[in-house]
Amino acid sequence: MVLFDLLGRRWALGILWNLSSEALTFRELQSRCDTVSPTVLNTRLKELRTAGLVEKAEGGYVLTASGTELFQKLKPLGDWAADWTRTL
Amino acid sequence: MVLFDLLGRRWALGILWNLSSEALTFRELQSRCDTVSPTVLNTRLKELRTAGLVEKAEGGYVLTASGTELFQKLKPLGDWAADWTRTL
DNA sequence: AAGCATGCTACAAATTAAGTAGCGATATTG
DNA sequence: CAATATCGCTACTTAATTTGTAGCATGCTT
Repeated sequence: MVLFDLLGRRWALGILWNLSSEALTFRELQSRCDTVSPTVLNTRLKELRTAGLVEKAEGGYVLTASGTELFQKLKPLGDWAADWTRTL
Repeated sequence: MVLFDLLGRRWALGILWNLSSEALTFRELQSRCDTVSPTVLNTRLKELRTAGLVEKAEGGYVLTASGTELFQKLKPLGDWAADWTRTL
């Protein structure tokens, strides 16, 4: 599963999640992903961009159409996770 | 997001995926996750077990109720991924 | 007892990520 | 125009994670 390989890397899911609601600059992303190093952030952005999930726009990085689609599939997971965290 | 931290580790998603359809022994899991080392496989299994997503049963490892729930949320993602891989 | 499969540990080598500093480019202010 | 600031990003060292491979201990089966 190619997608799992891509998403199963540190910060990949977090980056998508953070970009889902608004465009963010490199440095904004950096501060949201609390401890991500610029090296890794840039690597992930490159990967996500060549995967066609993220792109650069006015005002920062944003999800592409595909990226937004993916996020829609990911969203229920986030909701479920909230409950699940509580019962842990 | 705690869940993303857990799933954003190598093989975590793959393990859940493989266990979704059937119980698998340690060594079966190992051969399905093509290049996973036993060290990491065991570490992930421990993590997923303490997270209450996977458990041991007759005939191998299986998803718990929570694990199955999670997989249900993950499934549309897999379907979407198949299309997406094609358009890449 | 001998053979075999299983779950798993040990440990060195390789890969990946963190942490920190700072450059080059562009915009902003005085 | 010079000084300052912000931004995207690279460089480089150190730390953490993963791989690759060997093999032990346990429990079956013959």
